[in-house]
Amino acid sequence: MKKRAISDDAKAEKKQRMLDAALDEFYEKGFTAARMDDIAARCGLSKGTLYLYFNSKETLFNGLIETVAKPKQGHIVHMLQAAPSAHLALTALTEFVPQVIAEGRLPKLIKILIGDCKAFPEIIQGYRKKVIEQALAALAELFERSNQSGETRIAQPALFARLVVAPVVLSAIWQAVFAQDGDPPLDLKALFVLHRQMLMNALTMDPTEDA
Amino acid sequence: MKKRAISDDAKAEKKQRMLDAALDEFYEKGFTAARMDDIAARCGLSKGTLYLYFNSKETLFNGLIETVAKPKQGHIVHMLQAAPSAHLALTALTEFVPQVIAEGRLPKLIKILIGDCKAFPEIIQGYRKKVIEQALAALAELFERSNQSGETRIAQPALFARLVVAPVVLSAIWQAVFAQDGDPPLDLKALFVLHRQMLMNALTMDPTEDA
Amino acid sequence: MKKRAISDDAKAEKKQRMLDAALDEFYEKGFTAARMDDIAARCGLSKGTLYLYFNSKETLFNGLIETVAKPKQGHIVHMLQAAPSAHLALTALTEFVPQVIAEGRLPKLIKILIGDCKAFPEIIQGYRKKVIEQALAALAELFERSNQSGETRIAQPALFARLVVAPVVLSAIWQAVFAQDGDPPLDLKALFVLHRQMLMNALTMDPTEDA
Amino acid sequence: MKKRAISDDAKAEKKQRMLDAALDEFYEKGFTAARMDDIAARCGLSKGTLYLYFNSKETLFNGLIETVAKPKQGHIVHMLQAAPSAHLALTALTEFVPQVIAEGRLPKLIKILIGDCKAFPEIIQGYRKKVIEQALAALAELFERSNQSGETRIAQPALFARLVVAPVVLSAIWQAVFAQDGDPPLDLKALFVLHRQMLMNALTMDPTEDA
DNA sequence: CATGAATGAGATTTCATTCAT
DNA sequence: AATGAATGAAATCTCATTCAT
Repeated sequence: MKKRAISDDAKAEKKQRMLDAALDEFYEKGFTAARMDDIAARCGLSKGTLYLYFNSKETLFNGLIETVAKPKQGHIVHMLQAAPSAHLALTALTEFVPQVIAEGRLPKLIKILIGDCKAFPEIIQGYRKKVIEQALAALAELFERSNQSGETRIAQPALFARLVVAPVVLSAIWQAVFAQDGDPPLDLKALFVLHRQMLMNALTMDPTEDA
Repeated sequence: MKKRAISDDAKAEKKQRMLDAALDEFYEKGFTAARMDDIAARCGLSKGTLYLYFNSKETLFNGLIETVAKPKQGHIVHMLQAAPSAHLALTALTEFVPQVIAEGRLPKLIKILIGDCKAFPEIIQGYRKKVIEQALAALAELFERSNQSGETRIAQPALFARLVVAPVVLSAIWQAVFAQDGDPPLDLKALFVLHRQMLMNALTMDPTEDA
Repeated sequence: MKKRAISDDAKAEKKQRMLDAALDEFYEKGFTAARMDDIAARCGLSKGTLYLYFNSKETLFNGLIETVAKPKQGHIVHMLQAAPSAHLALTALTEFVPQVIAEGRLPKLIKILIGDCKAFPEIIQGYRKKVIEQALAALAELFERSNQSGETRIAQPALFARLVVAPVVLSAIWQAVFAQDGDPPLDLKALFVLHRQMLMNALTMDPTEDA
Repeated sequence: MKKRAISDDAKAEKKQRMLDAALDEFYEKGFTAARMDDIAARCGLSKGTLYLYFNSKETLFNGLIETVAKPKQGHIVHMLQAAPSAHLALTALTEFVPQVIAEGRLPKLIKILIGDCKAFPEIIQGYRKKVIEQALAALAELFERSNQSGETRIAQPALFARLVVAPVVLSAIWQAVFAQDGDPPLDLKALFVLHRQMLMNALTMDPTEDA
């Protein structure tokens, strides 16, 4: 009954090109300032075609969240939950993060989310609830487990989790906001090796020696 | 000199009200999506008056950078350069930062800068050069000095400086982007006390025990 | 002659389905607001197929006039010209009209024509010339004949003809515009019986008793 | 406190010009096909100004209903309710109507309402409820009163009321839809004099003499 | 000085029409 | 023959900026 003018594969590939173009335009201009014309032009399609695949600018934005952020999230949470020890979890994390940051799409999305967070409170709060807090909670639980097993002595697992994450945010922002084409790139691998050393060192730190 | 219809003080006060309104509108909507009408309405003045004091939306944006960001910068750099030891510098820094974050205006400005960094590359790169890199450089020099004096053994002062700064960025973003009215606020003081402990612990960390 | 892939009958049936769908869409949305997609969807065909049978939206519109309005016109004019007396003609007319109105397609077309008359002045003026004025002229001639035969005493046959027609327009508009699903329908038969009585009564009315 | 850039009078006058222009554009093109640019151009103002006074195309449309239709309605209903007899009421009505039709704005509005009735079901049904049905009800009540006083013998007052109204609709439509610049105009006065005669004649018509 | 009415360029979105499949 | 993907012109609506009052 239904004849297909083009294959499903071709459609999916076209959709991906649109998402890629949207990511770059939103990243460069912000959600509001980005123009649908430019997104269409960037992927070599007409504006009408863009609207054939995404009903609105906002739908396109949501599509980005789905395809860029969601996949990473699952991986990280699983990594933390499956880890046999805090040491191994932090090792895995500090090895994985630089790759994700260097790949480039997540820093761009984070930059977009920060810039337009107030324009889409539902999206940003959903992201916070489903991605950020879940990851922070998974980290905190990991440290509570390792505290109980005697592996670590972490006084405030929730705050500690945030310090673990801080350089992730920092480097994403750096990559997306401050890095310039001409500059020597930030040595992400070395940064996270150093971060790991500090974290390892702190895992069994005596909490009484307050400053 | 002609007689003034209104005093310079009244003018300055009016200008400040406009800047405050602009900070909030830019923060809530982003530079592009913020409307001059709304900024005018927020400070109880007419749009015409706004243009009497600032020639354009962009001029207003520049005004924000000048009044919000610049003052902090000087203070921090001076604090680091004048510190007699790395330990004392970090103590001072981790005490000062939570105050600045909690005050609220800097996180808002940072959020705006991130969102619209690509729209104003000159501004953002100027900010990077004059504020960020100068602060990072001051930190790195501090650690080189303390290494030489034997106080510390920091293998990579430049990377270490970034890890010092990471929670500042994290908490600013958290404050500006994720914090919600209903939520219990992030305990900034405790976070930076913990951060300080980790940093102190790391100052004399043995760099050979790599992961 | 080439062999046909589908029969002429199947083609005609398909064309009719398109016209029916178009009548309803034009009626519900007006010519401009009606979408070709919706017309296609309403008759279960694709947009491409629609264009295979009608070259443009306007062609489709013309097709409606031809198939809906023209057939009625011939019947009415013939009815009036063949009538042996004014009384019998009015009887026939007031019996025929309620059926046509109740059938529904003509009121819909009239509503469309009124709504878009200025967009298609040629069509509407053609319709006026060929349908309306011809019918009004046939009526007026009928009354002139009956005046001469002594059957009636109608002072102004042309104006009288318009008053004969007025309830036709009124009920068509009512049907097409004001009638709602929930309402008790307008009793067309009774309305036209009453109309007939008034007309009969007026056929021999003494014209001198002016107000 | 509030300085006015222009006077309230000037504003009202400008608003009226916009409404006049809108009436003509909607009348000529229909609601959907009419362009806001053209309406603005027709009253010598910019599109932006139009939106300063009316928030949307639909608001403008509503403004027309308010200013064109509402005033007439009150007058007619009052005329019918205050009439001492059916004869006098019909005389007053058939004298008033030709003026209103000839003035031109109401026929235009009626044409618009018919054309776009399906696009604005709430408006058209509100109009029906508040204008049409109220007028028809006032007429029917008038005839019931005159039946009781012995002045008239009208078998079906509700249907009779519709026949009273029919030529109003007919002539409005004729004026708005079929009348052309070159044509001799329809003699409204004579038409309604004839209509009045027929109505008067029918007021005491013997209902038994059915056709 | 201060105001807010006016402007018009530019944004998102729609849809008649075409044409490769 | 039939389909529906693709196009781009055109519509509504917004808003930074200007300027008469």
